[in-house]
Amino acid sequence: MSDTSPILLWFRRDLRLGDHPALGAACATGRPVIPVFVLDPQTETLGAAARFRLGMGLEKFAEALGDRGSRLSLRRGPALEELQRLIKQTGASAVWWSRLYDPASIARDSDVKAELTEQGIDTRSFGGHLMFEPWSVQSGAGGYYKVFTPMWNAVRGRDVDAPAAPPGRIPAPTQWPQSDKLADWALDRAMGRGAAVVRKHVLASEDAALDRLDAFIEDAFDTYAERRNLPAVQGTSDLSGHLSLGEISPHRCWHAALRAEDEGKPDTQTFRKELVWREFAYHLMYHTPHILTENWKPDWDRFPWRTDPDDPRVLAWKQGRTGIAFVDAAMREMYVTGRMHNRGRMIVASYLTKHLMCHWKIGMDWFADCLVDWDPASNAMGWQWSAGSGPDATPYFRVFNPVTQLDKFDPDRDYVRRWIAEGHDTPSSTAMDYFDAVPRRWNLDPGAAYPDPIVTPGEGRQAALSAYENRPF
DNA sequence: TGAAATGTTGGGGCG
DNA sequence: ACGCCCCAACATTTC
Repeated sequence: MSDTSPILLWFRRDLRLGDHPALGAACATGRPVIPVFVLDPQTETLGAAARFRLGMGLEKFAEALGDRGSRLSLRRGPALEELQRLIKQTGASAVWWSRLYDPASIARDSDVKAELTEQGIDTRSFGGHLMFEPWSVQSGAGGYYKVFTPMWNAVRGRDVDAPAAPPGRIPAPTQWPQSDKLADWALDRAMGRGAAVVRKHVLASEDAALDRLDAFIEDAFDTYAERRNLPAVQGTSDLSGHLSLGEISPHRCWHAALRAEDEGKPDTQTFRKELVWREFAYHLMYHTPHILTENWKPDWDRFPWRTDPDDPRVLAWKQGRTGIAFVDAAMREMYVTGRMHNRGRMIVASYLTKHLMCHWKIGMDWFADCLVDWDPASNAMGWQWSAGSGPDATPYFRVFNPVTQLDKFDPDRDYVRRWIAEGHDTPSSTAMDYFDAVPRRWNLDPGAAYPDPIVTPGEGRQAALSAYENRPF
């Protein structure tokens, strides 16, 4: 007699129905599928914005499941305990999930797998978050890749699984397990008053992700290579938040790009390259997890970065009041929209770690708290890339001049006007929103004068270069 | 997926 | 006609 017991589909950062290998396989068995999300102690450590964004994603995902006669069961507590409880309550004999690659998730999932297997439960992990499993990409020497370009060359021609359609139906159990109410989790609480501002700029859901991809391919794909660098322009894909929570698969993005490349100019691989940067970040996090917490190059442990999180320079940077327009505009964009243009991320990271000589971890942690598209691997890699301590990093002496960069990438100052109110008679509404998004205790006043630079590009450059010159290694 | 200083080249103005 | 200077436009080097 065939097995008719339910399968628990444990969702984590894969909030989609389409192109979901684990869900597809579960539905194909014909057995009842019970979708579950567990707010476990590890998930509780998410930064405020990521937590808020997770709440939006879960709400939409639960609706999408509901539309298909299924239901998302929400549980809070240690993952293993909650899964065991669900097994007992539902008679499930299997727990399936999509793999994650950060060390904490790997440790948790290994433990869950060992314990449940011990109890005779069928546990299976599936791919889906990445196009190229970290262990499947090996350099010529048999090791992992430490430089982007060789990795790109190794994977660019690979076959990527074509995206699969969502399952026709998700078999329901005869009885649904108890579920927490999402609202009771108050996942937006840590965001404080910023949540109301950011919410207006975030579209969660798989449907929104698919629409965004279509619009990007239609409107911006041809010009991506140049316009992706212009912060005032909709030149990027804006898919990061969806990719971060798995509302869309990288596979689908890859194939959409391949199709567009076939139709267009020959030199249009830039977007797929960016997808591979994401894979590269995961590749590094998997093979060298210390990238999340320590200088990837240990020499840099002795570099004299400031580490005091209460340093007034750090506060000015966080508040978007450094007096450097590009830096401040980018930081304010982050508080209002929950995201920051990639060019801005490079500029503010360079300014914090070089001009202000502050440790990249301060910036990384702050981004983790403020970005709705936060991704553990990309965030760590990006900061170490900027700081110079990471693999394939920009050389430390490559100091961005935030004024020159502004001339180059925001020549008409559209970006600055969009995000900075001080000094303008009629500031833009987006610039004013910043004052409603940030903490009241910052006590900011849109009528105040725009600050003079706390560190000018010239001074900062000199400080950074002489520190590098005298580096203790 | 820099910037700034320094070096090189070549065209044009001009005595 | 020629050499000289100036300087813009690149190219190379250095941090």
